[in-house]
Amino acid sequence: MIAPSDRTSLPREFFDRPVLEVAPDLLGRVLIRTTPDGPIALRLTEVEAYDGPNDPGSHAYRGRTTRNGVMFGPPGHVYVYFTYGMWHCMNLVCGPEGEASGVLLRAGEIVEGAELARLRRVSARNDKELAKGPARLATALGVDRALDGADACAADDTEIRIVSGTPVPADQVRNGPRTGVAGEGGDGDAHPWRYWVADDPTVSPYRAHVPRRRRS
DNA sequence: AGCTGGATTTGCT
DNA sequence: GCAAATCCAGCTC
Repeated sequence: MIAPSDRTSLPREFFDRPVLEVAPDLLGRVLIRTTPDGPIALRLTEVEAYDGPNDPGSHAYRGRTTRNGVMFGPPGHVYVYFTYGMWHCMNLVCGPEGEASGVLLRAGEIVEGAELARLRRVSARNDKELAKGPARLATALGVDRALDGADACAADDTEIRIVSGTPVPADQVRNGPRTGVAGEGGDGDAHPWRYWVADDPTVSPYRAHVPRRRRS
């Protein structure tokens, strides 16, 4: 359960900061997804920063498109994209309006409504896997393009909202290179894009990017 | 525990 | 056309 005092919404100013400041500060925060069947709450344990138009790994790198328009809007809103013909992934827009930075929500612990999450994540072998990975997280919460652009800083429980939770102390935050992103190639990565909670069992395993082989 | 191929839409070259 | 901010089943070690 989430303590009532930890249920206050994060203010929009929280997201109106440099993305590398916001990303580690998101760990331990709680996303509340309201569905027709009831609420699902998720405590964030792993996130990944995308630094606007200067970042070759970002969807915003080549400018605005139909897909990524929300990234160029105000902070605190949700950017949802569809990929690999099958999956949705979810970001929170950061920085001032127009900068197009965002934080990809990579993994978390379901702290409320696990029974609802299990209905959508039938292949999960245990509850730690319900939201272990960005597409699994979106699936567990029932998030798709319909939520693209939703305001996560709303005062009351709307379709999706992020609340204070219990921030993770700095000495329990770990960081490292991105996983699964083209151009991030294994070593020489100067920026600590990815942040996670030390020793948390819901954090997704590191995978280096693997270029796909051509079809026959 | 670790690797491989397949699923399948969207955006960019 | 091809690669993608991925996941899963099925296989081998």
